Amino acid sequence: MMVDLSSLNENQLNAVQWQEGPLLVLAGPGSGKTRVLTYRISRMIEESPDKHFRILGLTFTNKAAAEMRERIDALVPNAGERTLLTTFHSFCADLLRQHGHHQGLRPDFSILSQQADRQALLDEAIFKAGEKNNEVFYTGERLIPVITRLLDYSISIDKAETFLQSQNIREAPIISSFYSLYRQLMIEKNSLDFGGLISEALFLLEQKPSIKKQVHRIYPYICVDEFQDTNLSQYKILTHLVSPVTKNLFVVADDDQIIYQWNGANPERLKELQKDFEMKVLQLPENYRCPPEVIDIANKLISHNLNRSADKELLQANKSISKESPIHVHFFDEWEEEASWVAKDILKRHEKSLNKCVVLARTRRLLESIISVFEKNGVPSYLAMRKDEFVGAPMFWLHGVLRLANSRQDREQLRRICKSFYTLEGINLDVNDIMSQAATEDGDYLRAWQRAALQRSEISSETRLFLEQSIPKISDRLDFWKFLEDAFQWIDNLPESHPQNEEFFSEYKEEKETWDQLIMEIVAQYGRDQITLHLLLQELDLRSKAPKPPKHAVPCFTIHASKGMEFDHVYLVGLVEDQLPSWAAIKKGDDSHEMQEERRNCFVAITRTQESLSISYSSRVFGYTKEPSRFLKEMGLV
DNA sequence: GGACTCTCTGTTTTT
DNA sequence: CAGAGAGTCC
Repeated sequence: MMVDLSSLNENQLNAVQWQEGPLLVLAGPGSGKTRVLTYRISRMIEESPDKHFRILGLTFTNKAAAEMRERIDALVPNAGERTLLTTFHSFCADLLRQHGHHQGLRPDFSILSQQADRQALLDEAIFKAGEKNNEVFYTGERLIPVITRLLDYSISIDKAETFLQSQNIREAPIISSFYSLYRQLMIEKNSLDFGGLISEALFLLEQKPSIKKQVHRIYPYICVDEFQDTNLSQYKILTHLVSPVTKNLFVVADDDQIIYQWNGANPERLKELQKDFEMKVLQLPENYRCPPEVIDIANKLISHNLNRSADKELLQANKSISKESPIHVHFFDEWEEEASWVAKDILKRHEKSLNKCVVLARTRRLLESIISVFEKNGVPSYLAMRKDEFVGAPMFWLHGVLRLANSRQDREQLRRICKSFYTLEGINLDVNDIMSQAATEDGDYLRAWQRAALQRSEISSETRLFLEQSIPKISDRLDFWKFLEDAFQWIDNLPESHPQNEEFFSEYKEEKETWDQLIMEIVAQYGRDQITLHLLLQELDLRSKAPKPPKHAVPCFTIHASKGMEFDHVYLVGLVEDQLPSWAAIKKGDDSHEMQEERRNCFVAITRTQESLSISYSSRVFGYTKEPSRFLKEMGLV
């Protein structure tokens, strides 16, 4: 046997050897949960070389899915043929591309990954809903959160009104009509937002039992990572995917790390899961990440949360106690002093390994302030930023062309390629002209755009050649790999004399690197030959385009963004009332769900620590007097 | 136009 | 809680 189980502790081993039936693994921070998951999957595949069943592993983030794939591939080469390790959203998108025609979706549907696109669609729905509401002015921008919530709870259209009323939302009837139109428009326009992917897939599984049975046959074993983060829609999907006969569901979760309640996660869901599937529970309390002193304060802190799983075991430290205390607590008069102390301490103690440190705070605002103080002190640092689109002209143009090739009448993509082509080539093409040109011919905006560009005499000979030879590769034959190759060559040879040269170039270089990385991941997941244009676009839309972090710089993360990560040296800043816990949680009351979630936030923050933990707070923050956080007392630190 | 009070809204983010 | 924006008064 190639998978070596000898390094596992008893609880891990029991989980890895679990074969049939439902199991919940309650795994604390740093307990090796990913290891358990990957070892079990590897073991099952290795033990059944003559079988053909596949194992489905679902995660929330691409990062987690990629990590599982990598680790399993290292244990069992060719495991890819017997596993599907992917995100909920990607899985649902695949399902809908295969079977979405039942709901009027074509397989080339696009994904509304941008807030602005969703808002525009909702605005359209509001407009369509008509003239009758003249008293209140509704906008997509304001209403998108409610629509998102309806989708996250997969509320059917006929139940939306009752649901909204139960949530004390005014104008429930009108908003539910917007919701209905919004969902209709998504189908009509052949494009789905993230919530739409899940809820339409759910609808499909509910309506077509044959599809459900097919999934049961192909994937008799299902695993879920970080189950505590599931929202209701995702949970409902899961209940359909798991065969009711075998109930082979293997779930890893930690109810002490639920920090996305405001996003649809819910501690009750874990209890519901245990009941629905009559699950056995196995705990992994051993922690291999943190110093024992940190484990001690983490246990003290979390014991103040009363609604936890009954008989959840305390975390057990496995590292040895060091001579010097790994925990430092610092108090300041002013937030600015706190920030500059952190900067100086990092320089003093860890100058050589800035990327082994992390600054954690409850809000971005504190982190932004930290970053500016770090700058003054000459400490390189960066804020984790989300990025869901390429913004530089070359990648913006390229992505736009691919999307337009996938959906030939997409006005927005045409607008984008016109705009970015102007930046690239200095040639201004009019969107409306092209659209009316297209209308007189085959209605294909991409071809019409190419013709319009070629008619311009100012166009450089290199660009002319590229457009003549390469656009047909994608517009006629859909050979997008060849087209991409040509396109990158064209971009790389754009004249050196380009106006915004330096910045333009470094941005392009960074985005190209991200692009290459994403393509590599997508190819690793699906195999180059299996990738169609709409699959490629789907996966691009479902992935972040954030560049990889600088090496010699201190990462500054919100606690939320740090979940699942670990760092040698953790600096948790701003531990004051109104920050952690947040003012909103305090308003809800000492024993509210919100306050318990704030406590879990603090728990997650301190359990990122591998070596040292520094906690700091000030009596004045942004000019306002603040009390020390109640969590300091609960951890026994003051 | 400036000082004042009021009301409303907002934090955390992956896909 | 705290910041923004609207409205009021002089």
